[in-house]
Amino acid sequence: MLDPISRVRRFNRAVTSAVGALDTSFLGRGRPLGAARVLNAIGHGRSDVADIRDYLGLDSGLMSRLLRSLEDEGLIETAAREDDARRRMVKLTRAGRREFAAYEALSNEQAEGFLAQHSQADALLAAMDLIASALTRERIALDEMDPRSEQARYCLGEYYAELGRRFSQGFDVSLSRDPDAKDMRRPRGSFIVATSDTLPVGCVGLKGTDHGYAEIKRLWVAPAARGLRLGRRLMDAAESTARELGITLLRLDTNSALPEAGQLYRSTGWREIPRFNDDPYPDLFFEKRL
Amino acid sequence: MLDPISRVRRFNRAVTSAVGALDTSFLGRGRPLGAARVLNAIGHGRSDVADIRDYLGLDSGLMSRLLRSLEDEGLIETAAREDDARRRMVKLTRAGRREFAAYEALSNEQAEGFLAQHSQADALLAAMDLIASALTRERIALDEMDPRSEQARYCLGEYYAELGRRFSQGFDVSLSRDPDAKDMRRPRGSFIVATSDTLPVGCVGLKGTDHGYAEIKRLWVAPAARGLRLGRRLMDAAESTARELGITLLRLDTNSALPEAGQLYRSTGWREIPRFNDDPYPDLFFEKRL
DNA sequence: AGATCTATCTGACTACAGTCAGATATCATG
DNA sequence: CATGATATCTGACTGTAGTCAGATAGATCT
Repeated sequence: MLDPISRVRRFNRAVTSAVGALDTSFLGRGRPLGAARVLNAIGHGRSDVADIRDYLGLDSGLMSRLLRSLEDEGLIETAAREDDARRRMVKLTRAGRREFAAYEALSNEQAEGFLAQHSQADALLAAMDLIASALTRERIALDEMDPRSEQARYCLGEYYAELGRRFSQGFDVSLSRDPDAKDMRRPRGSFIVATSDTLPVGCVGLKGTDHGYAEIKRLWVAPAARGLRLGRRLMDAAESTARELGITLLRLDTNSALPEAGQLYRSTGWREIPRFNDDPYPDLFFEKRL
Repeated sequence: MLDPISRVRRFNRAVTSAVGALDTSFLGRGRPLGAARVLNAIGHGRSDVADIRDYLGLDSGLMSRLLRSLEDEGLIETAAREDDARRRMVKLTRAGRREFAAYEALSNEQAEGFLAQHSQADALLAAMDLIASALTRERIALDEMDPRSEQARYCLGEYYAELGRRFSQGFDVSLSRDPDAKDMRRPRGSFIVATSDTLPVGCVGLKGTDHGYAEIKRLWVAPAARGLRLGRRLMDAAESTARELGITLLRLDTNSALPEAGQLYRSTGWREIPRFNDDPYPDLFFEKRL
């Protein structure tokens, strides 16, 4: 009853019955689950029929029939795509948006009810984030983004907060060399965010300089996504972007209070070099030739 | 994307697709899911037809057909119960045990595979325990047990380990007044274990003395089950057992390094009293008249 | 003993999910 | 412009889950 496998299986049992309850609640609106799922996929912004079919794993015949039934209910409208008349685009009608909103309300209510039952919601949410990230690990997407975008700023905020917790003397962004956003945008550099189903779970910056090298900055992995080798994926992505941009030498600084970072660098071909800047926080410096 | 409700919903999405995959894996053995579930329920020790029906939430007609199909396959045998010939008992045949073992192997493999993907399995398992406990909170059962039973000893071990972590000077059981097992057995006292679907998640001891009062000892709630008000439930159970045993005065000792315990006692009618023993660890003493 | 209750079983039925083959319209290519 | 590829749709079909109304046999109560 206490070995790891039993614990995973206990979790599976608990979650199976909870998910069943969640599914059946969607049946309260007099529509088969399949149709409800399609409606929700459309409401969440999917408009390409093939994309929805793929996302929900449906047969084309079944998909067609589900669309027809939603159309008959007056909830969706379909139209051939302009660039390819074989493909169809779907969108919600006014009634469809109302119906979608009702499903959203139902989901929100359920989530809220679950949280309300629990007096330590923070711990529960952290656990849920962790598990959701683990389950969707192969679906964590890395995307280049503007370092000023909402997702990027969220990641940076979490990163600074974590440094504040981990450095014994705290962390004050204004004392560190906060890189200029344009140094982390093409063509000088790049900023990459890892997203797991809407939640940003990591980032890394590639910052161009005028000294013959570029710097890796702001490597962060959310606590919920640790153990998934996401740091390595982010570094790989940053390095290949650097190669694309014709960069041949990379440098970075870090702090010995972040041992997992140092270990990552050492195990991926970086070698330690002497201090190359006067930032007060770092005490370890690395370099990698591409 | 970052508010609590979205996080719960993200978890739901992640888990829904994972559970789907888990279910379909059970279809690999050429048997509908319903029949597989019944077979597994029997394999896990359920033998009363009505009990299985209730557990799986099945209609009596459907249940009967599923049993028939398993019987036709030669996997189970049914017999009327001796004390009530309307009720039926089910058990696995030799072939049924083989088939059940195959399902078990499948489940174990899947759980193992999931863990193996993850490099920080401890954190993942802790998160799974937490969520499983939260989802099954209304199914946490409190049972009186012998303090020498496997479950009780597991709880006590965890309890001592936690004291070791929380007390700055550590914790050595041999220095504390380890209560005699027979003082926590009826009629002198009692020992209650909380179990959430096979996993012990809390305990409390009621220890009889010869000084006109009984003591509450070893109140412990597993980290995974905190926030579910289980401490309160355990204390309530211990107090009502005390009343049954004719005990009119309860005492307990605790330590200010466990603030949540002190808070629980204060909010449930206990009042602080002067030290009443010479145990080196406690520094807070309470009493409650029933 | 008769009336009533209970657990299981059987037959008849429905809804839903899903599969497959082929029809149709459109696109891409030589 | 013929050919093959592609996206969707339609019709015909299957298997599973699930419901409901009795039927049956055994328990329980008066």
